[in-house]
Amino acid sequence: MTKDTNHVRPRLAAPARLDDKDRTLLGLLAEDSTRSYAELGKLLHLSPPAVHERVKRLRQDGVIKANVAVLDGSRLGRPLLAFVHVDTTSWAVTRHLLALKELPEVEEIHTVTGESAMLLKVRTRDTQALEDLLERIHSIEGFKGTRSYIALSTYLERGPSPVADDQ
Amino acid sequence: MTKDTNHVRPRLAAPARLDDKDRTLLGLLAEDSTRSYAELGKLLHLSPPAVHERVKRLRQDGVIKANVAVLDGSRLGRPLLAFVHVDTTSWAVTRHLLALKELPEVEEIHTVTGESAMLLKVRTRDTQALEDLLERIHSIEGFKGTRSYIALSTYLERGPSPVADDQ
DNA sequence: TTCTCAGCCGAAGGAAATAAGGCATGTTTG
DNA sequence: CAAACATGCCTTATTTCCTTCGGCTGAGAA
Repeated sequence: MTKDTNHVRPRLAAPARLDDKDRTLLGLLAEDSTRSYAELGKLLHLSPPAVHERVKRLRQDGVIKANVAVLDGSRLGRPLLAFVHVDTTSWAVTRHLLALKELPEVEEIHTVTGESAMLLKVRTRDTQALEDLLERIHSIEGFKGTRSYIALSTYLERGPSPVADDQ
Repeated sequence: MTKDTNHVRPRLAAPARLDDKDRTLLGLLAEDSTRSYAELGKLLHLSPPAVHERVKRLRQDGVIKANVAVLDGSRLGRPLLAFVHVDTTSWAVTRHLLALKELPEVEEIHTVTGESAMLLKVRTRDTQALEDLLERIHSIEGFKGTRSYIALSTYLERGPSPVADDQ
């Protein structure tokens, strides 16, 4: 009541309140999560248990969603990275998104504004496998009449982590 | 000399030789890398040190590129996910890609075939910040005369890991 | 002032990662 | 064929790290 902090939270996903140490900690973990709490503590000028508590809090706050291993797709039989734009005029497709998730080649599924309603990030062994994947997608109920076009990605670079260093 | 294994490596990024346990191990680590070697060993029917050796080998083979924390962008002041298509007719832009990497909102930089030569995956606080980002991009040397258009992503779903379960 | 709370520290216990030695299987070499 | 080797695994042992606990300190509220 004394504070009017609740006035500035119009969003559904409320942004977490983070101080500078939280942000640098998140940045460090986003680029390499194998660091020990002792090492992180040295960088943050904190004791290992203090770092541990912060990580624990960030985890159960949902800021840290998971810890995963980043694999090299080109070493795993899928060197070809591509984006598939799907022109879906019908909104009924959303019910068939689960079918797309079953395709192992599909890494990301985006519903985007603009001409194409969907944008898929896919990874295949070669162009033939990409063609096969396209055929498989268009055989899914809800994608039968849709058109799609492919954009091969010849380069990829991971940028910095999405930690907002500005306000 | 007796074996002609070196005949079958025409690719620059040679696919690693993996057995079934390697693949399931990679799949497990790609979805959650916090599991202990003991737990992984139970799932793979291996002892903890055996799992450790496999992970170590996969790491120095480059199959596992890194271990990172996955952050929730919507909790970090950047709830808006978008794709920026940039029409760059000049190939001289490649020398200015480093400037794009400096922008904290840019998560991925793809050089794709098709009409748009570049595809950026970006994350901003709101549409105003997105406009500002666009302006900043077009002020970069090499992107001065280029055109771009935005596609907001209203949905995102991470698919399975890029571990090829087929041959 | 006094109370409470949040965040940090140091110590301690337990759990997990890592290293070392030995064994079995399959492959190359003499 | 037999010997030497390599590979992959297991068990044991050591060390490092994670995790919990109790107490301390400073900020804010009563």
